[in-house]
Amino acid sequence: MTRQTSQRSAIEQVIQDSDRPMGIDEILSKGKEIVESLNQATVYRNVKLLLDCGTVRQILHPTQGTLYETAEKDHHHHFHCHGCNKVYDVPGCALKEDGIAPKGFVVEDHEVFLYGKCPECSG
Amino acid sequence: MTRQTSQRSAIEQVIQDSDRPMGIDEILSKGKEIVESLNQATVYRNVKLLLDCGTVRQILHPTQGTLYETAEKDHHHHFHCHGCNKVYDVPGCALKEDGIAPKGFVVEDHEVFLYGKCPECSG
DNA sequence: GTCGTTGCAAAGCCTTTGCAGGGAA
DNA sequence: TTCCCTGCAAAGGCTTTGCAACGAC
Repeated sequence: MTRQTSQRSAIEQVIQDSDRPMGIDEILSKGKEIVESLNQATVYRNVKLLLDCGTVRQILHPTQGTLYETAEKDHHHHFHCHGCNKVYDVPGCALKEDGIAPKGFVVEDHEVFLYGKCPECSG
Repeated sequence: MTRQTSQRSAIEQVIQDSDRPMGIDEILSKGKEIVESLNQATVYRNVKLLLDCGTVRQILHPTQGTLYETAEKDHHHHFHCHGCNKVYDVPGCALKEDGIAPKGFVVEDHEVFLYGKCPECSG
């Protein structure tokens, strides 16, 4: 059985409230504003639990490492800016679902990463 | 100036000859078949050089870590099988390029990951 | 009172780096 | 000969894990 601790609630809240993917450090520092004693290992452990139960999704960023975001948002893509290195959420889906993969492959899910310059960096 | 060593050639050859992304360990062990003394640090150093000059592309796999493949192939997507955890190359591109990103964002490149079951694992 | 959770520190990966010897040009 | 490259080992990050104390139920 899982128990509802103040640390666990804080971590869940921080992830739910964010509008973009966050790294462990960011979750930790935001979480500490709620529960001061919050520990990094606790963040890792709880994020892993949330991943396993499908509440949270993992994004592997080429330079920022592993980021996490709630899985409860609508399907969307991610945009990595080469200039400022930030990750933005991009609403909607631009993938043609039909005949994507060769015969025999069953596509259950997909992820799209866009790379380029964000409005601030392209000017 | 860069010098052409037997180690460097071996690493380049191993990456060029593969039909799917490989991890450092795999590049190392295949490379050792060509140059027995090949060292892991040398693989890391040369792969990084190849990344910087754009010859090689990096793929971040959720469970296998960082994989590398030649950038000289035609544009294609990757398919991660949940069953056997292998990565397959998927030819072609199923992304609609127009109006993918919000106004102001300049899309320079993109990557598509498909997840599901490969023919062997979906049976 | 149980037993899942936490904080802390140590241990484990993967990757990078310092250094001295070796080899390409 | 020059100085880039390699092998080795140590050091760095990020993540996981062991353990005793803590706290939800």
